[in-house]
Amino acid sequence: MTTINDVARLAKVSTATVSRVLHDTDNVKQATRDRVIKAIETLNYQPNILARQFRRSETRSIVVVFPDITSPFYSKVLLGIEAVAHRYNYQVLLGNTRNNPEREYQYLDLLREKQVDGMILLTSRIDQADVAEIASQFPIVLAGDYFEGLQVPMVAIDNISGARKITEHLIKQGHERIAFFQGPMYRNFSKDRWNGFRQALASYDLQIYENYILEGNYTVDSGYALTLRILDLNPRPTAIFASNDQMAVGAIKAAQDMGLRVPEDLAIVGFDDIDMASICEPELTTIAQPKHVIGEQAMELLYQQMMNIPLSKPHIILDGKLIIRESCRKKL
Amino acid sequence: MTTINDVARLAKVSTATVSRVLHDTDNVKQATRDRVIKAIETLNYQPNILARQFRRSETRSIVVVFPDITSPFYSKVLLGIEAVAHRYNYQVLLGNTRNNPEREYQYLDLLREKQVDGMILLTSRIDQADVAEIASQFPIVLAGDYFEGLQVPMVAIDNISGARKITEHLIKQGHERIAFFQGPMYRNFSKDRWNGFRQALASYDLQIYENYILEGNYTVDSGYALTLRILDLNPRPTAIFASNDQMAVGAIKAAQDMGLRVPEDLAIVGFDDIDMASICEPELTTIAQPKHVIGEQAMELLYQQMMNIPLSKPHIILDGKLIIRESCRKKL
DNA sequence: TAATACAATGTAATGGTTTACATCATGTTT
DNA sequence: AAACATGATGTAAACCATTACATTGTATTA
Repeated sequence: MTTINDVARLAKVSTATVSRVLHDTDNVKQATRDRVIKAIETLNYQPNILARQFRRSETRSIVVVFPDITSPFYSKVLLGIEAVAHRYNYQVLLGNTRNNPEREYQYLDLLREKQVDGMILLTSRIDQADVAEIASQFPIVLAGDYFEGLQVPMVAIDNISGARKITEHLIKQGHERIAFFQGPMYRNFSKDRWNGFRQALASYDLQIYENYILEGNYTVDSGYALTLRILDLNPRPTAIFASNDQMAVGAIKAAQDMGLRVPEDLAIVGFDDIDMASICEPELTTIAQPKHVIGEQAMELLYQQMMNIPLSKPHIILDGKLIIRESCRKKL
Repeated sequence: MTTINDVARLAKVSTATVSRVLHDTDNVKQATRDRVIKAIETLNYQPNILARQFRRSETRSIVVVFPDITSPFYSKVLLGIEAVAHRYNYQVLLGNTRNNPEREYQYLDLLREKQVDGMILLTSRIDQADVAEIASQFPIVLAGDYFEGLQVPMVAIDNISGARKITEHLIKQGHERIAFFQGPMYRNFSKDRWNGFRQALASYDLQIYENYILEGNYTVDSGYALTLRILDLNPRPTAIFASNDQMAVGAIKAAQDMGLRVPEDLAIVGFDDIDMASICEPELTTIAQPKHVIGEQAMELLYQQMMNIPLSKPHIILDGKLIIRESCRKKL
């Protein structure tokens, strides 16, 4: 392996000067610079990145922690993160947890061990105090989800108002008996969507039917299963608000399998606006999250922290947009 | 920062002994070991991973290169890779190329610079000679796709026979005028699927209609667009074989938008068996790729290379399974 | 021309771990 | 009891780039 010493020797300069040429810092006389560059090329020198990382104690890589890479929501956010990371010359480490909190702790260790310079959490199941503690020492950003009452920088949409908006849309279509498929409550945004739903009903003086409220796990299958259960009830709801699109898609499928027409017999709405929402039949009315932008902004926030730039706006709340499609038409 | 020196001093041993305790190599007397462990705990010592990586010149991380993380196919393979990598204690670096060959070259550099110990290519657009050259120096595995005539270790299904199988299925249903949506030919598996299709037609003495052969780019949108074009032809094909499920889903949507029933008026089949294939309406007949297994095996092959274990079987060909669903029923 | 500023380059310490080799201690064999 | 084997531990070099500080060279100013 050729080292910076070999280059220095060949170019008849010190290693310091080679390093200066390499990094374009300080002044180096043009003639010297040329000689060094020539030597680098002659020897086909590649700086040893590991030595550099060690010396500088920075890795120029970050880790993104999320429960499931195959999720259409998380993978889109990841894409946004990756775009900005690449622009800033950072590598992105995959932090797939398979929804296992223990795995999350392992990724926190990467930060402690300085194996990564920063971390983006797309959601968290671990103790918030632990996160807060590590966030006080290392660059961390929360994206898509948030922590209640913590200072950790974050970017997300306003889930409460999104859920309120889409519920109001259902109500305005004439629906009064609305089922709600909630997600696991260890996700904070699950609570928000639930609260938005309740607020909307309350503001229209509508009743919440306890047996219309079911908990799923954000998968298509769970949406399917919950729908079968809800259709057994008497009276049936006339609409379903599923807390995410995957459950909504499962709901559509279940309804159709039971011989119901969507939206005529049962209106269904979702949340997130994943690709499938505009592909399924009927297309899904939903709240669009700006997934790519969430990722981009999260990475920007992280970058600022890593560069020690004070955050002008540590909490970014984006807008969730109501997308009206065909899965919920006016009820006559 | 506490270092191994601090621990050694406190435990009244040499750094070598601390290192030995840390790695469980060599013999260390129990009493000494206990003292060292105590010191580590007292000082809350964390080894400096960057120093270790530098010294050992290994990073225990690999990079996975693929065009698009949001693709339901690639993300599933990635999941398989990640599972095994985690078991072997490797970190996985994201190598999203956005289908840009230049980005691919950048990831090759990671290997040269020893920033990663190995690389899995889920597909490649760059010069095969370049890959072969680097594969002769560094651990590389190709997964899902392959290189013609190269020795690079790989794992994939037999795309030719998969395509043949599903085409024969269409033929047995009575279809003779079959359209084929091919993918970009810079993917080797695209060629294979095309060849499998042709072989099946040939073995049944069926004609290939040039104007039924169109090239898409594996997206839903392209499947949609191609279908609109194909339905303008006279005579129309009675079936479409789309080279992947996403295009097939787009085809279904286009056909339905044009007022056609699938499969009665137009049969449609795909390839890959992504989740959406069993969710869309009608559900899609397709060739199932064992995506997770492909990823697992690829990582196993890579691991063996990184450990310098000679590969017993450098080329793994798995089976693609015909999954018969509703998108292609018997033509009367 | 002497004094001063700054440009250009060099010297050498530094970062923390691993490991080849050396040394010492203890136990076993004849 | 001497000779030898092996277990336990220590010493110090090596890995390679970066950078604070020192030194030399060159240009500018009064």
